[in-house]
Amino acid sequence: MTPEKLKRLRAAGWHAGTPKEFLKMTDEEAAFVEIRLALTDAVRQTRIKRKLSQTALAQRIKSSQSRVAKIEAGDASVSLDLIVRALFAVGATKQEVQKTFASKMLAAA
Amino acid sequence: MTPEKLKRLRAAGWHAGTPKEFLKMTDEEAAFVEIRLALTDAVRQTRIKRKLSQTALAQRIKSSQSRVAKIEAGDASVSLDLIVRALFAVGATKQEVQKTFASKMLAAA
DNA sequence: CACATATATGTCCAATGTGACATACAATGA
DNA sequence: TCATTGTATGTCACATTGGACATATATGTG
Repeated sequence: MTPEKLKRLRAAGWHAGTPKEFLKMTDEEAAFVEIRLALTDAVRQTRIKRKLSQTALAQRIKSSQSRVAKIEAGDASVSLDLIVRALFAVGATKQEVQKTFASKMLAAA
Repeated sequence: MTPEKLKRLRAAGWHAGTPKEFLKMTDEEAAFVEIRLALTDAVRQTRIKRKLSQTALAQRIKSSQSRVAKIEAGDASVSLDLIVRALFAVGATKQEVQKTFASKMLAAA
C-alpha cells in the first residue's frame, strides 16, 4: 500500500483508528479496499470522459449529487453495490467490471 | 436471459413484481444482476473445491450458516459487499473468478 | 431406526447505507 | 461585481442489510 493510497483512504473515512490498526489490515481487507478504489476511479474517469456532471449521473441512478461525490471520493459510507451501479450507469461493460474484480483477487493458491 | 436464470432470480427474491416488469429490466440492471450471479457462483464453486462447509465459511467472515446459504442462493437481501468478502474468505484466485465469469458469459451469449 | 452433518428458508431487530437537503468552495463568464 | 455551474462535506430520517436463531429438509452412518 503506497502512502498516496493510504492518505486517500484516511480522508475517505477508512482509518480503522490508529496508524497501527491500518497496517494490521489483513490481505483480504486490503484487496477489498483496492477493488473499491479501482471501481470508484473508473466511475470518475468514465463519467468525465462522457462529459457527465455528478448531477447528471445522480439522475441516472436515481440518487443525489452529494452521493455521487461520495462515491468518487471513496467514502466509507458508500456500498459496493452503489459503486457498481454507478459504473454501469456511466456506460461500463460487464467485461470491464469483471476484469476489475478478477484482477484484484488473490494470486494463485 | 434464459428461463433457467429467470427462475433462479425469482426464487431469490428478484421478481420486480410482474413478469412484464422483469422483462423491462434495463440493460444496466441486468448487467448488475449477472455480475452478482457470477460472483455468488464463484463463492460456491470455490468453497466446495476447498472442502469448506457453509458453517466454516461463515466463521471466517464472522457471519452465520444461514447467511452463507443466502449468499450462494443469490438472495436479494445480500449485498455485493458481503458476496465479495465471502469470495476473498474462501481464498478465490484470479483464475477461479475469471473462469466462473467466462462460463457465465458463454451461458449468457 | 436414531443420530450427525450439511444446507435451505423465514423472521427479528440492530447495524449500516441511502436520498435529500443545506451549505461551502472554486471556476467561469457577463 | 454577481450569477451560474460543478463539486465537496456534514447531517438526518428512513430504508436496507446484517447476524442470530428456529426450524425444515436431505444425506449419510451406525
